[in-house]
Amino acid sequence: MAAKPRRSTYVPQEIEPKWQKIWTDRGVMKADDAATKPKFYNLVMFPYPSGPLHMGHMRNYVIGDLLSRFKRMQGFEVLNPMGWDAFGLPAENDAIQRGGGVHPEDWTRGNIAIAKRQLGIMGVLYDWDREVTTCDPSYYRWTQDLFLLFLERGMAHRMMSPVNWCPVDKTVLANEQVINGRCWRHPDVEVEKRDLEQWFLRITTYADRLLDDLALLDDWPEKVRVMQANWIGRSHGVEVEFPIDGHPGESMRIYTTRPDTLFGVTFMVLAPEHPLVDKLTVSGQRRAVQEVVEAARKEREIDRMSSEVKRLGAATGANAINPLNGEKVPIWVADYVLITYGTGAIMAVPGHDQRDYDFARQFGLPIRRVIAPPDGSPHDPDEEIEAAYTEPGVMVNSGQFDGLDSKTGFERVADYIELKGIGKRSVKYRLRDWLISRQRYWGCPIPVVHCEVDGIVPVPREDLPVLLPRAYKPLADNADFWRTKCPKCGRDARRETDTMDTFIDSSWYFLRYTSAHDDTQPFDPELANHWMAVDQYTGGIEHAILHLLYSRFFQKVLHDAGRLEATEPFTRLFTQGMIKRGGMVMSKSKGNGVAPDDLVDRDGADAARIYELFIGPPDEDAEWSDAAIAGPVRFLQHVWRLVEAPESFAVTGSDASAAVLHRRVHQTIRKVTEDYDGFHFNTAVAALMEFANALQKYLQGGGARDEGWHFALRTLVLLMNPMAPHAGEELWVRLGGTGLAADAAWPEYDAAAAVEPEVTLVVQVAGKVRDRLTVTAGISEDQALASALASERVRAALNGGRPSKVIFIPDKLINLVP
RNA sequence: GUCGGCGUGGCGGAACGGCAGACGCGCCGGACUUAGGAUCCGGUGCCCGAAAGGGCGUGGAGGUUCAAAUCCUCUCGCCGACACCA
Repeated sequence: MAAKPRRSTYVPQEIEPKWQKIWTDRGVMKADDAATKPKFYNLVMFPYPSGPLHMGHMRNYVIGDLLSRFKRMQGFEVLNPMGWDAFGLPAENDAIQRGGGVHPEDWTRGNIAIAKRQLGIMGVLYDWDREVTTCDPSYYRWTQDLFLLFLERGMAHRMMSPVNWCPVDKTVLANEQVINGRCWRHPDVEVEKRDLEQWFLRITTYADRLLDDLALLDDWPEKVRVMQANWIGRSHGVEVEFPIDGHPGESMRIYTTRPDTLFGVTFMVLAPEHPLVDKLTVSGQRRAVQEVVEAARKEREIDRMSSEVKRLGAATGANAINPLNGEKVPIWVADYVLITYGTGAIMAVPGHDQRDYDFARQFGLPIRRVIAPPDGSPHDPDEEIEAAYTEPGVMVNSGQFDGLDSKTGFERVADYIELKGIGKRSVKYRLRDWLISRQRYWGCPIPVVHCEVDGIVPVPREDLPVLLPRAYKPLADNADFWRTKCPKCGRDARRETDTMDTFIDSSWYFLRYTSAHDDTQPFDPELANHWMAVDQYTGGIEHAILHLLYSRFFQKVLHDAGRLEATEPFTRLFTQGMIKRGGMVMSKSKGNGVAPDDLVDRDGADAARIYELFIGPPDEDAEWSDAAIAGPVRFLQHVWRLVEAPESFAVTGSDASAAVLHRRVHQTIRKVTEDYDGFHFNTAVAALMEFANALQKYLQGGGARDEGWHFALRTLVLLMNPMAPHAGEELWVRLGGTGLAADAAWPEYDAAAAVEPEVTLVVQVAGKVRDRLTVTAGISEDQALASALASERVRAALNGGRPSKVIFIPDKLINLVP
């Protein structure tokens, strides 16, 4: 064996590139589909390549890399892939902002190259053989293939939908491109609302399963499950027909979740877009109603959030008849009722709904109380009410239903409505079908052809992919693209010029990783079933709803199509917090990003990685400090000197104990293993720092550099290896380890060896700490009490008396209550 | 407005019914040194005290408990998500 490299100073720049090359050359992170070891699919959310990565992005990849290295050492066959969410508007925006000189594809490819290099210099490893790039025809061919599957299964359809239209660009704008009702590129041009045929995916078909299956996701953050549940927004209610006075045969269908308040209806409201508005409005009200309709339409286009104070409304002049009590109530039109939810019409119960209450107050409409608080307070139906009472209570002023509680009342009234045939129970969702059409350039073309004779004709699978042309302009403006022949009849036809929402691309990429080179299908079901579900998915909370919901939807559709066994794609989800600097989230636009390149140059990748892990609990936001990285730098130098130059620590005491050291090793293995498993990376770093401090104390106490010492060093190096893999590998070699540290087995701890023989017993008198005793672990209450009473300070605190009560927590505390 | 999260030293944070402030940054003092933005040693919540020691302390007010940063109620502040979903 050649002479060991000797250097007592830690110079990360000298070792990091070397190990990065070795890992790549040896294919350390290549996943073997045929391995017999238990599999572990470790996934981080793939990035949108919008430019160089900063340390805010990097947190995600550092955590993911730590986990994949940790799981490998624990004996799992780890699939740890990476790719690029490469289609999307920012590529177009950026190209335009730079004067149109850069083609979105070139811009994207350039950014990918930069980001990939940055991941490399941080020592973050992936199985790059499985790399996917969503804008690559080899990928989006299969996105198109899956679209056809959705189409065949009736899960994709076209319907009219309003879109934002810029009259100058003659193009559709995404919601984010509409600023104060104006085009983001033309601040003096008002955006128009146009109704266009748009493609939708029928995610609402899966609303119940997407909601109910959240219960299966025990290892998801509660927060994310709540957000998804709210987003789906299932509500149980009743649809009721209100006949319209003077319009025989005409009726107004409303949806309510509070049928128990039906006797409190004092008016009705139609959404401005409701088809009955025109029919019912009397001539005297036509102008007022028209104004509301117009204003409401404008309002939708301008900033809706700012327009919630004043409600717009006008009476139609028509009246509805309450089918429960026969009362005539006026029908209004108001902007606070949405055409897109329920039936687009409501019964207004101002006594028990705050929005109805506000509206009634604004327009002087009557307010009636029909639910009394359960405490039995008075309930004069006409008394002045200061706010809507929205809690459950007891039905009053409600005819034969008086005295029922809200819950029972709901059922009885619903029964009555169904019995009389004037309505039925109904479940509604806040979730809408997924509008996937984009009328831009940089996206995946929707693979259908419009034929005058055959209608919508799917592009035959063998003709996929429908290639995105190189010419950078909206597809609708590219006749070379859309001029085609009908695949069915051969006549002239028009290719679909919509592209797909990029969330489609990212709804199945984790499946493609399992067989990234399959050129016969989107993914190989056998391999997908082998690796799926993803065991650990790590990413930002900003994707808590859309990306995760859409991916779950895809998984379920593919399951129903017989392509996948698992019904949920991600077993365990971790959402990491954001890195801030100067109080703001790190971002390119704010200019407060810290480049990994600079940190690597100055302090090394390992220190940068440890600092990101040490900065705070990974699920919480953290404030970046430019100075605090000094701690991890010193820690690595410290470990280096312990291994390479232990003689530099002068002997200054004489209390080194091999037994203490040995115990400390096992305690640290336990602590670090548990912290990695529990995502407490910050305390894992702290534990290793303490361990290094303990090793130094041992040396300074005159400890022998024997096998016990070397065992401690090897353990330290292996435990820190997932965090600081370059230093880990280098020191592993210098300690005489065989093979790569990345391939070494994770240290196991001996629970018996980790037990402390002596513990500090806190002695309290009346709950106040009066003494601390060092006692043998496991002593009995009697022994502990005797020791406690032997203490001068305890006796003083007891004033010579005897405790009337003793609380004893073994090995921790004894509390004497006088 | 609804839902959720978070408030602990100068700073990042630890402890998550049982010693509040682990670990680190910063700061103060010392050692070694020609020198040090290196390394090592000691100190560092606040108040009283020379010390021993004592008191007070986890946004605020109550409560439960032998014991509360931790559990409960109310309240204030910050952050996030959804935002007229009947």
